[in-house]
Amino acid sequence: MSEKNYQVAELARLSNVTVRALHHYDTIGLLAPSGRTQAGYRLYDEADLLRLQQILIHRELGMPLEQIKRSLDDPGFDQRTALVQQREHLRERARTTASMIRSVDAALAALKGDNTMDLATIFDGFDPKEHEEETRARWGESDAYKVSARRTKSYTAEDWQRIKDADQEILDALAEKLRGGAAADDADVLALADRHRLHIDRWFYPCSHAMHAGLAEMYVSDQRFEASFEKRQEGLARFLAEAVRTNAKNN
Amino acid sequence: MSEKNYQVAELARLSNVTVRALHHYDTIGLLAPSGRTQAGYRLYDEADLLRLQQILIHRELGMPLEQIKRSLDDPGFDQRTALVQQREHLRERARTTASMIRSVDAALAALKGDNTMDLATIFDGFDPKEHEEETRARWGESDAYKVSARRTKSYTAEDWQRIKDADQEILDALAEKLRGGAAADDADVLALADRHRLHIDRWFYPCSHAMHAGLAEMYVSDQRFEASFEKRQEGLARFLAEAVRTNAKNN
DNA sequence: CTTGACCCTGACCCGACGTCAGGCCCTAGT
DNA sequence: ACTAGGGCCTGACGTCGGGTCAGGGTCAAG
Repeated sequence: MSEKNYQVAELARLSNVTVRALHHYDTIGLLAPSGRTQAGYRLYDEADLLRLQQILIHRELGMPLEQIKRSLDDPGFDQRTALVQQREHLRERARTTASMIRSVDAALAALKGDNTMDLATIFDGFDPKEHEEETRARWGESDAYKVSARRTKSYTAEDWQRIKDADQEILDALAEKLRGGAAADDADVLALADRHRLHIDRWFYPCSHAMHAGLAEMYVSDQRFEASFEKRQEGLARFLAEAVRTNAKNN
Repeated sequence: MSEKNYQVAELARLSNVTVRALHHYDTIGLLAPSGRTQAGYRLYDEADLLRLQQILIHRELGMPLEQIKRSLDDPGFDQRTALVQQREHLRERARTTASMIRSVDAALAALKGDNTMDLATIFDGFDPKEHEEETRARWGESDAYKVSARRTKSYTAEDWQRIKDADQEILDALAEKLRGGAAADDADVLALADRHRLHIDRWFYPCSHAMHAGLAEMYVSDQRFEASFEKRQEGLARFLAEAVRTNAKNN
């Protein structure tokens, strides 16, 4: 444990973040230095370094700081899955960069005279929603992020806690059922699935049965979601998805 | 000439930019629609589409809108070189993305137990200044951008015009000398070189002889600069650079 | 002649910092 | 012991790139 401590300016140099930014991250509670000197100087240790790296990766990909904070502070947050996830986003970025290069090449070709190019295609590299399905899951748990930003931003920390607790409760009950050998179309299970839907509907955004079914799809197809469910109970993702589908059909 | 016209929302859909953003670009003079209906509805034509693409490429790379505007509005602006330049920036981005992926991989490795990793290296992917030399020339003409942002941002449009005119005048005089067969160490030429330095010093940032020499290096080594000089007069970039070097040595 | 989908211009609001201003801390040199 | 120079602190206000109403025209379809 070489508990090296860093002052702001040092960390700033290491990470290529300004001192002001570090101050900012401190005041919004995103990265609080693990210590202070008597004089009040901020002291960062190596755990802080790692957290900052996480922050920077997320930030680089355009995630709002609030959101980054929630991700990192989530007790259910798993650094490894997060990193794997981020690597995926970076690969996505590599793809869009490549696609933008092609788009620029196309523009160059157009200039060179073969003006046979379809003007509508010149924006091809720029659509962040190009891979609709992928993007829907982009921010993991916060699919709510855009859809319900307005509603959620007024939530306090305690609100979030309560919401998360309620969610846990539902999932725990489902896991219980699963362990007990219940079928996904068992009445109780279906009821739980609908409670899940209503929970989302209440706290995040209007959630129809159809939308719920869509979400369920994502739970099994998106690695991050799946991992988060599986950690709780093996097979839970598929179980919930199945129950949700059935519930949706019955309504 | 299929002069198709687009309304805001149409263009917004095509380009994946919000209507509000287009309004914004209009009000700051970055992208003014080429026409309006009697009712005042904005009408964009295909030239506007192309300009918007340029804007988006630059924006994607983080260039401030003011700067984008100046680039695109510069009469000396050459779309082709700009595109080539941007392609280079995109490639750079591809490289840093790749480097970030490696950085994430390193973090993953660190988590896996082989904690032999040097913590200072975890920020490796994140340094935008990694390739110092490359970056110095990054924004082309606006090497002044960062160094003198404070000073230049108070300039009005007319200021810019006068500054640019003065610059043109100096370069024209140099081109004249070059055509007349003057040597780069001709007294008149050296005087012009020094006027060039003083011009920068006055309007942009403190420019010592040494720094001027550094700039001159860039004029011949950076394609964008070189092209801009060469367009005015063949051999001008090298001529100016030579004169600047000599002038610097004599001081 | 109304309804719904579009468009306009203010005007205010926001996130993520940059940029002072005023003041404390802490070595090093005199 | 004192002062100079660097680093640090906390407000407080400014900026950039838009988002988000509010209040009000426009225009084709029915």
